[in-house]
Amino acid sequence: MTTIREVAREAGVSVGTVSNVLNDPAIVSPETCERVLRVMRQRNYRPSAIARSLATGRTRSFGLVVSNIFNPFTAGIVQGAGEIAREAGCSLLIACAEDDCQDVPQQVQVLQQHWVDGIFLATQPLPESVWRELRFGRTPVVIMDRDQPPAEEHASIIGFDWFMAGRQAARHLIGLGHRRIGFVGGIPGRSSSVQRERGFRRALAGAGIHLDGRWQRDGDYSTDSGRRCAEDLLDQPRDRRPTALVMGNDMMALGAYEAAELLGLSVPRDLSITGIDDNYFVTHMAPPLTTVHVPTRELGREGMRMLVSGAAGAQRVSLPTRLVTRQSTAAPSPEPAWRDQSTSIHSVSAELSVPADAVARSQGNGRKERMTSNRTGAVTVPGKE
Amino acid sequence: MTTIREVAREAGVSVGTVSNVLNDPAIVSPETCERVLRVMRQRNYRPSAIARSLATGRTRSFGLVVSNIFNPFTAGIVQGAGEIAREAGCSLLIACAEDDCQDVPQQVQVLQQHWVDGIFLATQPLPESVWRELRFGRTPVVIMDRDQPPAEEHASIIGFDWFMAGRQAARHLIGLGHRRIGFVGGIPGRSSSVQRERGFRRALAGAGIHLDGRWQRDGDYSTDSGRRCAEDLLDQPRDRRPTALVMGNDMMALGAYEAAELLGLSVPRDLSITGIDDNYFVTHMAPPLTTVHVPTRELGREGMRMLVSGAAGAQRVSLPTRLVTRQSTAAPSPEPAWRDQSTSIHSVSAELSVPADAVARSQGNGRKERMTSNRTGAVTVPGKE
DNA sequence: ATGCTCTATTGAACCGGTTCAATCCATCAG
DNA sequence: CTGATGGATTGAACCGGTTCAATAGAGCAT
Repeated sequence: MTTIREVAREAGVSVGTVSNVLNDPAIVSPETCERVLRVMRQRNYRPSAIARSLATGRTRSFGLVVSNIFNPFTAGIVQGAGEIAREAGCSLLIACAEDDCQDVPQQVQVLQQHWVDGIFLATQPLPESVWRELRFGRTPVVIMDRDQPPAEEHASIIGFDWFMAGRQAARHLIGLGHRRIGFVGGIPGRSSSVQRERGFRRALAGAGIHLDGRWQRDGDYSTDSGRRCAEDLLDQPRDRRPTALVMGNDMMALGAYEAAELLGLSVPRDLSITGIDDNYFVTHMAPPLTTVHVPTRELGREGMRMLVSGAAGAQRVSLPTRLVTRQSTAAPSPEPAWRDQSTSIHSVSAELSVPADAVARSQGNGRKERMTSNRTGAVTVPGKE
Repeated sequence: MTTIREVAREAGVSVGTVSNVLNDPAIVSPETCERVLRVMRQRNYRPSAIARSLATGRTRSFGLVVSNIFNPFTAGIVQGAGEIAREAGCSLLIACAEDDCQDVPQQVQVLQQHWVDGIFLATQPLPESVWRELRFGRTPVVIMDRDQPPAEEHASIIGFDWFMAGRQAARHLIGLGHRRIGFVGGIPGRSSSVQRERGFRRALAGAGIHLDGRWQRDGDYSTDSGRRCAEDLLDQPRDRRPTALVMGNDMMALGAYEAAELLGLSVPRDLSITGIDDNYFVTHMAPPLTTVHVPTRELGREGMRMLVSGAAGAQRVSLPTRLVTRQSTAAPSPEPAWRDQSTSIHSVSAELSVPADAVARSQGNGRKERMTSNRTGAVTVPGKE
């Protein structure tokens, strides 16, 4: 490998001058500069990032710790972070931690030994014991989806507005005329689950719809749990059964499809279903799933932006989500004639204890949303919410 | 950041001794060793990987270049490569190239400036122009799925046995009794596509089945292309229509499902379908897809093993694939009674020009395969093939 | 001719490790 | 007592860059 000293000797200048050609050509005379560059080209000289880092104390590289690279969620973040790193001329060290995150402290330590200029932690939520073990020292850090700001001063928090996601899904269904809406949450206690549920409840409360605890279940974000919970919710006489389900994520929505099929319900005729995440496979589900898009790539970009710009530190960023309407949701089909709601103005069935004006109000909300069509043919509600 | 000199001063020894404690504690007296270690712990000393690399000329880090991180295929490789790197105590620099791979040479150059000890190229096939631009110098390289070994001496090739994949899918269908088998290939001319098709043809030829060009189409690995090609193949009178389709990958198999539904065909009753890849979503398809498992994680592991062991160089490794039987394939349903094949010993319909003994032979093959059930409940044929 | 300014260039210290020849010291053989 | 042996330790060179005070030299005013 050609070194700076060889170039200097061959070009008949000092190493300092060669260094200047690399870092600040303007202060070098044009002839000298040209001569040095020629030698560099000729000898195929590549300055060593290692040596430069040692000298400057900065590496222009960043660490990204993830726990499950198979997750499209994670992939989006990696993609986005990589884009910004590249744009900034920085490199990205990606550390894949074990699923249980036990080795995250060690991964962080390795990254620190490489003198990364910052660390982006985008793993599953860390167990408290692991969390306590972490020492960031002076390294700037951006952490995804953590509730509490860590003690360290240099850490920023970035996450999604899961409250908004839950609310968007519920509002959409309310806008379509649904009143009996079931909810299947993710892992209980985890902040992202709690927020989704709160958003859901807020939407229902806002529409004056009474929340029936019997229509709520806790899953674990897996397809299986989604199927089980959905079956459980749907296995009731028609007039007491939810006409729509808000599932905590797309995988569980997939489970809900399976449950519907098992019970002989047609989606969306007998049952509307929404998910959260907008995974790439949802357009291939039958019917394509109405879901809440979660901008993972944007999170990767934004988080990395905070690091490369040196702005990381005690910030808190929450990214908005966006409803994507496809074919798994529709207006509820009319009840049997003797208690048909669809044509009556006295439409509130007693067992739901919904105030009469709530219907009008929520339908009004629904109509206010401007519908647009994007290039994939999906109908989306603009994300301001 | 604590440096080695501070530790040395505080422990009252020379830097050389501290270095020895780090690299070869055996040659240091136990008392000195203990004293130095105590200071290290106390001052939270972390040796700099940067400085070490500069001194030794080796970084114990490797570069992995990928082009589409969203692809589960890629994710598997990243996962596997990361595992081996970690086991070897090495770190992994992941570079995400643009989709068109135009920037791969630049990514490689950046990795080289970081003095990576080796590079793993796991991108889409590179355009010839890009390929010519690449200069690896003395860096050991492992390249995925490239036909020709590059001029560089230090390069190894690793890939999948796509021929085997195509043959396994076809043999499975033949074993079930199918004779009219359609094939939808991937991007024409690309080696992986060509091999799949060759494997498919070989299986048919081996069973004495005449290959009808009308039952073959070229897709581009996308779901859409799969749907179009399948529709095209299936839109024929029942007795001239394939009873089974070998789709070039899982995404196109998804398209074939859509085509079947459009045409009112039930899978697997009216039509058997196989894929290739074994993507994670295939178990959720309705019905779950029979497909050929492609061990991407194993490829990542094997490729990285070649690099960390220093064995990279002029090797060529091809990994075997494995059929995973699920519910999208079944024996063909009997033809209408007036030309029913299922009970007759003279079962070969003339227009297929299949020698009579071919049926018996291929069914025999099918029976010889020992079926086992793995823990996910999928039935697999052991991979020796 | 002298002094001053300004630009281009130099040369050495420095970053934080590794490596190895040299040295020190204790032990042991002759 | 001398010399040899060998284990523990030292100290300096080195890796390939950056940085900056010092310097050389050109141009200009006095």
